[in-house]
Amino acid sequence: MATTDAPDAPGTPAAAPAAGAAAGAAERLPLRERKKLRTRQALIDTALELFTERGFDRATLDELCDAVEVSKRTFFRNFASKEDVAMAPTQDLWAAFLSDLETRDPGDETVLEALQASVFAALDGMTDEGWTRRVRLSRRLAAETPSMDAHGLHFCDRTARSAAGLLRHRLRIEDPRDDLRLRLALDFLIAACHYAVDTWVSLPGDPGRSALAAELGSAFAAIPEALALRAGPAASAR
Amino acid sequence: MATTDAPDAPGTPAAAPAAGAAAGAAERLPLRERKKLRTRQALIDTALELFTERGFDRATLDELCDAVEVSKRTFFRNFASKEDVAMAPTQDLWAAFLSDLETRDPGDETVLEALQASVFAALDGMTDEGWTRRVRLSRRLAAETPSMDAHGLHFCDRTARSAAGLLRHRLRIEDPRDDLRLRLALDFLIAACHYAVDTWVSLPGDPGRSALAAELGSAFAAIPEALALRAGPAASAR
DNA sequence: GAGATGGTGCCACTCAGTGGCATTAACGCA
DNA sequence: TGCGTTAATGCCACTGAGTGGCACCATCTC
Repeated sequence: MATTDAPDAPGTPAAAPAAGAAAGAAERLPLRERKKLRTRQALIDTALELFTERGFDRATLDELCDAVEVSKRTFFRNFASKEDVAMAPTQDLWAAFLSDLETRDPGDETVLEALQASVFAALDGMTDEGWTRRVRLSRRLAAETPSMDAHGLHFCDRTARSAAGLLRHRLRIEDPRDDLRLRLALDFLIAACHYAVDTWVSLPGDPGRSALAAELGSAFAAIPEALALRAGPAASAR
Repeated sequence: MATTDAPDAPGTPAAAPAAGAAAGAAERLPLRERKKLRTRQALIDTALELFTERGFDRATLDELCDAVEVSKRTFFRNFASKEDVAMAPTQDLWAAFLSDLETRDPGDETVLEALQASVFAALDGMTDEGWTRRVRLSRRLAAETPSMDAHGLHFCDRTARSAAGLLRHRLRIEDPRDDLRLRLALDFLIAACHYAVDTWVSLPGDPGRSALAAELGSAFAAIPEALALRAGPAASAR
């Protein structure tokens, strides 16, 4: 699964080796693979730059391919769509989330708590140099580009489905009502992540992963509070 | 706002007069408007039929326009995209939801409860003859067509944002933490609706609105339960 | 070295979506 | 009833995303 990557799945190539300089492991790959990863990373970086500068829809794939000196055909061997290339940084995080979830022991926590722990673990794994910068660019683009937003939402939904399928087996969930609860929990998690990232993206300066972790913490804490929110005169009363 | 519809907003024409034969009110419109509504409805019906029969991506807009005897240019004056036409039935429901939300008095309920009441009210308003059939076709298509699913998710997200903006003013929410809770509550609601509709769509036979209301009831009830879901040996324990 | 493998470039093609302009049908008013 | 206004439509040409096919060339294997 590491040497032979799926020939027809550009969405996320094999076990998405995060961004460019995961120096340790990546350098050991055969030359062919390294080259491929290099063009992939060049496409991501150049795309983020180009789209940010000129706007997602004003920039064409031909320009991007010209800049990276790659044919359009090659672009589509690496990414499923124009939106996909700009989404890559976020997708790395969710891939890590899923792989953490596979091995996590739920102990006697709530499922929701276990999910939150997996998100933090995934975030801890995003050690790549420019990752935060890339995610911030990517999310900013998504915020102003409907089609990117739509594709991002869809990706999150697919991820949630994968996670639900995974947990359904690991936790031996058979009662369909528990399955519904599980899927809702997943959706709650993703909603909270969404707002945490949104807030983090609009923070001034260049906040790092720890700032994102803090935002995630507040958002997770707000989940039970959201159920109790009232419309009374003192809105913040619980 | 009823006579002069926005010239450049094909997404949802004015106050989306639901589907075809809302006989009472629609017949009173000037001829021009009626014709426009008729072609709009013909496009929706034919699109659902065509897409269901041949698959969303195997069917082209040219075929659809040929069948309805309308130019492609006219199609895009009525709908924003190929996905949009197939989403129209669902959008009617959410438009009704928003308009109910505008006038609802939150009393001393929880915000989440008020939102659920608005969903039921909106559903009650979907009195149009073939509405359930159209929604079922539409959702089935979305389930098997990534781009439709993505657009649907995006539409729900935009609706949730509108609703949040609306309630933020009506409930005088100023504390950003309450705003976060509000937005989470909206997302919880939408997640629950999503699963309710999914279940309802895969019900055998031709279940009506009351069956959908029942599914919504169970899904809403599962929201607090989802927070407490545990991974213990007896998974259904709370 | 030679032969298999797989990534790449190039080319032609389909189809979604847009802009512009002439045409036609409905409306309002005399 | 006739006429000017308004707005929806049809037609046409065009951009740009995404695909299929095939030849080419670099890398890996022996």
